[in-house]
Amino acid sequence: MMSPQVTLKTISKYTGFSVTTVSRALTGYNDVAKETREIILAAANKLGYYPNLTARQLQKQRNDTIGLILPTYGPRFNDPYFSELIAGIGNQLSNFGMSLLLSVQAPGPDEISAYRHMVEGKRVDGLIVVRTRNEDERIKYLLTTSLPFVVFGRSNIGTSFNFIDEDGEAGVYELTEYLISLGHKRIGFISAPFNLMFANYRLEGYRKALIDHGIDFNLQYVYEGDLTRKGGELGAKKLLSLAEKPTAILASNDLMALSAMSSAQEIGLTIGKDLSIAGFDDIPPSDVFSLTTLRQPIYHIGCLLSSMLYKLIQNETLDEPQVLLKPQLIIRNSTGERLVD
Amino acid sequence: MMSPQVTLKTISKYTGFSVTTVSRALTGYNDVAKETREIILAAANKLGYYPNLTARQLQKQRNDTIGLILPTYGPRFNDPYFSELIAGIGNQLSNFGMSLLLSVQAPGPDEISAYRHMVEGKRVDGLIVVRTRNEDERIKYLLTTSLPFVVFGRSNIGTSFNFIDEDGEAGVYELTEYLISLGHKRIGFISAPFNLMFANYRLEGYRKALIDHGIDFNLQYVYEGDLTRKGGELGAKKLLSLAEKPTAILASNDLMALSAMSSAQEIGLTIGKDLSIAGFDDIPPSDVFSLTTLRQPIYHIGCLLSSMLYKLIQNETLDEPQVLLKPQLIIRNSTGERLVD
DNA sequence: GAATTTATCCGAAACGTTTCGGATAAATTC
DNA sequence: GAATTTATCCGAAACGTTTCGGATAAATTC
Repeated sequence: MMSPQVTLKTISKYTGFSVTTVSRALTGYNDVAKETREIILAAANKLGYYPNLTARQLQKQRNDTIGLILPTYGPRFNDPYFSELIAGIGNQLSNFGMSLLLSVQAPGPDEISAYRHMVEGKRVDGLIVVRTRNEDERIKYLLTTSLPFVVFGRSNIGTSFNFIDEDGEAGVYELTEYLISLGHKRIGFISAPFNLMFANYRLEGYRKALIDHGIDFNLQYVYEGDLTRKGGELGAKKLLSLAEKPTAILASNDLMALSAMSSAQEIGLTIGKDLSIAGFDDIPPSDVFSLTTLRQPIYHIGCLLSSMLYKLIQNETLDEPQVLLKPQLIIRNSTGERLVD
Repeated sequence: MMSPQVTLKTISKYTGFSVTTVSRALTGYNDVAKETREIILAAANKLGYYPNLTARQLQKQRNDTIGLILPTYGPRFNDPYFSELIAGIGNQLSNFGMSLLLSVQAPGPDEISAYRHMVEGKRVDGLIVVRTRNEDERIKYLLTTSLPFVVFGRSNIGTSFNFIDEDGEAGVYELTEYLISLGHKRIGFISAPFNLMFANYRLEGYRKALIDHGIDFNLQYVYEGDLTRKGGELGAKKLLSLAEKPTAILASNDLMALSAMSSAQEIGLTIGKDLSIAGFDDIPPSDVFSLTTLRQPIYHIGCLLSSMLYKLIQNETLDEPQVLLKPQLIIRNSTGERLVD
């Protein structure tokens, strides 16, 4: 089936030089005569030689590969940005001549096995962890190994590690403050599931902004959504059925915000007038529907993650081992001055 | 840095049995005494042995890995479904104990190099090609190798190959016919870039449905969009500025449809009444905005691609080497009977 | 009880690289 | 012209597995 493999040995036999010399000629050592090198290069070219990467990896004890395990459930999971994150990671990686080994494994008992497989099977030189959770066991595990890794997101595990995260708290604080400046006092919040770290930071930004401006933080105005359309819809319905209805609603991601927007419209509210709505992510359709939101530079974060990890693998020290990026507030028409009540 | 590697040799020294016996005990050969096996297993356990996958790969000439190269440009590329596709591919793959090596490489001169790297560097047992183009050179290249591969999408290269594709033509045909049945006669079409294969199939479904129902196919009503918000907006503007305005607009993807929807609303049109709009993909926000569309089972397609490729790698023959899946028409409120004109 | 079978084990080679530590012959030095 | 340096090359070992083809001793057969 496979065309017969052309190896160093093939070239060695073909040219009469030893495998050592062929190897050294091909990898550019300077103890090979110019003429010899040319002969060998010509032969390699003619025979169609391409180094066997697996053999090289075994010998060099280096894979030039990093791992990423997507913590994802079945179809229709809510990660509008995994593609973009992967694009950032992958593009940057190829600048370093490295590749990405990707697995998909839903959180659960098999998840750590997937990590062990990559780490202890020595398949990767480093790992990227995404979507951090409370007491994140993946990070705890990796800390017990000596493998370099970087994390997208923070976790409350008591030990420090290298990470990049968006500053969800600062972002939502700014957004909430902006809504308050528009006159809003009753602001609803549709949160992400509380076991996800980012959910807490975003909620905290909201809470702090309220308090700092003398507004009570009232759990009645907080709904724990599931990041999907359904969550936004249920959240909006619940919040809008309160006796004292909110005049603005923040959602922890754009999909829920868009869905809340649509629900509110259905009961006759005009968005940006009767009710202000804002989200988080800036997914492409948000632009279309003029949703005020916070933009995370996901692609850029992917690039940064790769660069950090690459430095760690090269045994360089990071000058910034923990990076917090402030999301950018994008003001559009879904938010406006409080008019009602 | 790295904790000292525990290899078969370590266990061999520790237990006094040869490396051969240790290997055979660990991989379950039946020519090892039960007692011996137990001693070896206990030692492996105690020492924390995990087989070095790279070494195994080299020896077995098998990587248990397949490759996928994402043909993607910088940030904000328009592939709402790459995450979902990858989730499908990856989940299915892990059922087979295989992993996914992923690269990101924009179409262009370096793209084939990325393929050569995986193929000729013997890093993968098979490949998946996505987002097919006219005269797709990636497929042409892979056909010159003996490596198994499957393609998501078709291409006009004159040689047959294994693929799965959604039947865009049949889907759009059905959708167009549906619009015609609602009384629409002037139907605009916002297409994807013509160099992408799927663009042509979708356009063709539209064209055929018109012709079959005695409606002229008029290029004036076709706009070549870029799959982004901008494309939908420009398409809608152009089509709605025609002397004889369309009463319905089809877009080649949901993002352009949603954007067209928003543009039309801005100039005072009521969607589903004054103007019907439909898309293709069924991305999550489409549900929110009640967009009529065609749903592709992307996750399922990912699973199928993995299964097909796995069979090929096992040297089994495919009973269905070329699969065409009909997308499902999802009728929502963005389409309705022709009222105007 | 000799011949055969069976259970258990292992040495050596192989997968395709890289690299250490020379070896050899030519060139240079004094 | 002997001693030293330099240019060029290579054998062997190693990375950590798997597997071929036995070897040995015990068990079984007749």
